[in-house]
Amino acid sequence: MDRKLTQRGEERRNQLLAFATSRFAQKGFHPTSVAEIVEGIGVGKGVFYWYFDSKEALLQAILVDAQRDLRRRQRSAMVGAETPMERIERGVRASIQWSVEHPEHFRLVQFAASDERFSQGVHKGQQVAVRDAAAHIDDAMAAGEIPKADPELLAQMMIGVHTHLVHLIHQGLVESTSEVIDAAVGFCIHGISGRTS
Amino acid sequence: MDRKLTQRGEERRNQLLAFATSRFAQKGFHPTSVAEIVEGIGVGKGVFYWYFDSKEALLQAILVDAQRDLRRRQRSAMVGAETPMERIERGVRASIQWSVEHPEHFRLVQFAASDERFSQGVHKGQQVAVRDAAAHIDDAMAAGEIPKADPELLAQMMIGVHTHLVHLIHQGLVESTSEVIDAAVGFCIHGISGRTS
DNA sequence: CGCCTTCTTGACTGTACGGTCAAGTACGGT
DNA sequence: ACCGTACTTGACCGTACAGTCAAGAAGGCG
Repeated sequence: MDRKLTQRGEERRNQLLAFATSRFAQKGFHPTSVAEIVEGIGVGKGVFYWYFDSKEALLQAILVDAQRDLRRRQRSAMVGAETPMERIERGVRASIQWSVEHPEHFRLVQFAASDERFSQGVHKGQQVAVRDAAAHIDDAMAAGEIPKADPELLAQMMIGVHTHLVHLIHQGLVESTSEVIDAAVGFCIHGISGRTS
Repeated sequence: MDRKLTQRGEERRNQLLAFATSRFAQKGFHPTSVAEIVEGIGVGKGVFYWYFDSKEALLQAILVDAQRDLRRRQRSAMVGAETPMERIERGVRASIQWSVEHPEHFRLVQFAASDERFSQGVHKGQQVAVRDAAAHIDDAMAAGEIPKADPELLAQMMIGVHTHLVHLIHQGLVESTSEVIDAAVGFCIHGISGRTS
C-alpha cells in the first residue's frame, strides 16, 4: 500500500504499527483480531483499512521495519573494528543488544520465521545476515585467527545461541547483564575457535 | 480426558493425534481447524470430541507425548557414558537426532513455547532438561574437565545451538549429516570449554 | 440373536472474524 | 468562509469456527 500520507496520517499509521506490534507479540498474530487493535487505540475499523490492506500487510510492515533496524544497528557497531574477529564479536553483541531492547520485534520475527505465510521474507533477511557473518568468519580464517570450517554453519550456530539467549532474557529466566552477554559472546567465540578432531 | 478406551478407540485416537501433529506442524495450530482434521481422516466431527475435549487439549496431548519421548531418548543415550563430558556429548547428540527424526513434534514444541496458552507446560519440561544438562556440566567442572562458569547458562546456550540447527535442517538449508552434527556438538563442547578473560 | 456399550454422524448453534463502504467529520489551503 | 482532500465511523456482510448432542451404527459378549 503506497498511499501518500500527511503528517497526521503518518502519526496514525505509526500508532497502529506500535499497538499491533505489542499486541501481536503478547497474544500471537492469529489470536489477535483487527477489532481488538482498533479498539486498543480508540478508532474505528475503517481506519485500519485506510492504512493497511489486511492484517497480514500490517505484520509484513512491522517485520520489514524490524529487520531494517537490526541491520542498521549491526552495521554501525562494526564501524572501526580492526580485525575480523573484532567485527564478529561486535556484530554478535549488537544483535543481542538490539534484540533485548526490542523484545516485541524480536518475537514477531521469530514467529514469522515459522509461519509459512511470512517466512519467505524473513528467511531472506536472515540469509543476508548469515552471509555477512560468514564473510567475517571467513576473513578470520584467512587471517589465521581461527581454524577452517564451514563459515555459514558456524554463523548459524552463533545465531542459535543469540536467539535462545534472547528468548530466555525475555522470559525473565536470565538477566541481560553484561556478564551474561559476555558469556554468550565468549561461548560463540570459543565455539568457532575450537575444532573437533 | 480420562476415558477408558478399547483397542479400537485407541487406534482412532492415535489416528487423530498423528494427523493433527502433521497438519499443525505444517499449517500452524491456529490456522488449522477441527473440521479440517476430521475431514483429513474421513470421520465426523463428533469423533474428535469423543476423544478430546478441545483443540487445545489435543495439542497438549501431542506435546506431552513428544517431551516424554525425547526425555526417554536422552536417558537411554547416556547409559554407559563414563565421564561427565561424554554424557553431555551423548545427550546433545541424542537431542539433535531425535529432533531431526521428529520434525513435526519438534516444531510443535517450539510453537508451544511461544504461545502463552501452552508455554507453561513446555517450559517446565525444558527446565527439567536444562537442569539435567547443567548437572552434567557441573560434574565436568568438578572433575576439572572444563573451567567454571554458570552451568545452566551454558546448558541453555547448547540448547540454542541445537534448536537452531534443527530448524535449519528442517528447512532444508543444512543437511543432517554426521559431519554437521559433529560440528554442532564440537561448537558446544568448545563453547563450554573456553572462557572469556 | 439380543443387549449393552462404545463409538460415530453431521446438522445445528452462537460467536467471532476479516473485510467493505456509504456517509460523515476534520483538516489544510486559498 | 468555502472547498477539496484526507481521513474516520461503524453497521453490515458472508464466511469460518469451536463445540453440542440426539439419533444411529458398529462391535463385543453372553
